[in-house]
Amino acid sequence: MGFGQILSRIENVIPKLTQSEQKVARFVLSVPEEVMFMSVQEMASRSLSSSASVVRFCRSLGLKGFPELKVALSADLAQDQKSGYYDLNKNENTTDLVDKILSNAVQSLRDTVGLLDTKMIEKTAHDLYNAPAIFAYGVGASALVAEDIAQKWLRLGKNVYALSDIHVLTMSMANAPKGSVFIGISYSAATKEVVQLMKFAKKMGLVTISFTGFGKSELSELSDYNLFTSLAPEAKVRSAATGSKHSQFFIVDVLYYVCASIDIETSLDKIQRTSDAIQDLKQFDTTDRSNREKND
Amino acid sequence: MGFGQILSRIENVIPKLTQSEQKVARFVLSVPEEVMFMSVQEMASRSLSSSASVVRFCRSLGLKGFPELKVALSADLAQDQKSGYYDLNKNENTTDLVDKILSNAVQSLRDTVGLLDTKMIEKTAHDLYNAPAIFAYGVGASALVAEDIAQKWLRLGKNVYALSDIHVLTMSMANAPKGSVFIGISYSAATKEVVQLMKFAKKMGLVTISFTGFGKSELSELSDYNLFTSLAPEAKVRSAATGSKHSQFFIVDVLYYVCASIDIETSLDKIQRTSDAIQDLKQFDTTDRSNREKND
DNA sequence: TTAGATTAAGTAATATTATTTCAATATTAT
DNA sequence: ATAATATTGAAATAATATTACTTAATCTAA
Repeated sequence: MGFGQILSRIENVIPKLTQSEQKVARFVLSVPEEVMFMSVQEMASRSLSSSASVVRFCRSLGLKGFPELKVALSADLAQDQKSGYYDLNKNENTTDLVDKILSNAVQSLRDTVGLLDTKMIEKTAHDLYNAPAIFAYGVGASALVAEDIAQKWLRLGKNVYALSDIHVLTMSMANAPKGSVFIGISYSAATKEVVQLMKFAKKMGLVTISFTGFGKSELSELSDYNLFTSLAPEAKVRSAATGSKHSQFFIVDVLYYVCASIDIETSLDKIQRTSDAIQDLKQFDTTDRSNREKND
Repeated sequence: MGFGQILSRIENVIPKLTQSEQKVARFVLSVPEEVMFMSVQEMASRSLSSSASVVRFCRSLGLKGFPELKVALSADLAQDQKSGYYDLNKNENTTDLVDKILSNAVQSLRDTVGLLDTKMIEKTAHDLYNAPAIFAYGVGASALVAEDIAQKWLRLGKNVYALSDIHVLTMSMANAPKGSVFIGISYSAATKEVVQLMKFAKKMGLVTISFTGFGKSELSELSDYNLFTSLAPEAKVRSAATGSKHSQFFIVDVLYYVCASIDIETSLDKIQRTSDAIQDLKQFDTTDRSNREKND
């Protein structure tokens, strides 16, 4: 591709341009996203220059002509999509709504990556790798995250419990072997039950991990390791924890990969066994004649 | 908000286009990076159609004209550079790993948005809004999606069931009132239990929705509405359905917002009641003296 | 089946947009 | 000051995009 960052290239060449080309340049820098849809004549009048100058400006950038400028701008703007947080309005058309939800999700993920402490991730993954048992707990949307953790580490052959019944979970932890891990999940960091269990886990000598929204909290203070997700401005409708859920799952993904990487051969082997098991299961279907005949 | 993902949008609309427009569409998909620098006439001759068909094709995509197609393509291609699908290597340092997982997640979401049929979303949301009861079912990772659906529509005051016990779920559906909805979730579209339930739901006259990876399948054919997620190249370690899970949750988010928007005042009111309920619950804590004294 | 209606698609006319030419004006060097 | 040079925009031209119109093809209903 010829044109990399056209915007910064414009900034660089400005001093070398003639006056009227500079006018064009500054105009492009001021509203690049509008320029993409303008004609030369419109550009000329709005930048107080002439169509000839617009074309000359494009040539000065090394482009073949004005249409190429549009294409170059589009590529540039698409790259550093800032994708910030957007609020959802009342009578929004569905397409815009989808774009905004996407943007919010992406931004939330990016912010979470920004907060990620890789050393902390590695240590946490290591402790999980060595844990004889893993307990994960969260309520509401966070219960889904706990369940995701269970499904993932199950595939790595771990003893992992994401029990929703707090009494049963407490009893399980009471007899947990040394080195076992408790993961408490609460985006708000304020869920009473999670804090309770975290305190109990500490008392039992378990390794403790918290998944919370960014910031100091009783929960994060209590835990040995804390993995933060970004704090998104959560609006009313959003309150079912949309952006934050993506971030929480993302952290689980990361932890899972890092943990599996510690001994990738063994991990892949164990994952394969779980896949095979599902395949095998079908073989025992008593109603599917063709299948049975093939296999016995 | 701009036009996202023009390439997958093209793939999506191809079936609905006229023959000569399809020729244009396929040509664009084959050499998008050349199209950015072509004229309408060149496009017409190279795609073995006419300039009129080229313009009509652009209109069919919702664009104003051909120049906008160039701009859209440029944006799309620039994005792909930034976040494609990456394979995870063996001795990767954690920072790179995190970047790749992020990139994969983002790409998966973007591709899913590209495949999204907004009309389908709207119709689906409407049927969910009017449903006297909603049943969601998935196994493994898809069970989490079903549970997410349950939690979200619960907040909108719906009768929604994400039972993991297939017998209990079947029995619930047997007496479901007219207009009830069944949502079958299977990324592979091949999960036997989901297909079974889908067939049963149809027999019972329920409105049926499938959440599957993109493409024709028995499951998608059976259902009244199908909402596709992008098909990511899933590697071994990834097999715990990482990228696709984000996409599935994303679609749930979109459906939820669109559904809530149908009557936003009522929806907000109901959501508020669920939040208040959780707050209220604390008040009944028998152990917390200070709290009790404040409230009774 | 067939007349009439509808849709699709390409050609040619037109409108729009981009580029070049050129004369006027400004700037610089001597 | 004046010739040489550079810059500029209006207007001409070239190019490109869009529309209008014709014809062919497909569908529909009697």
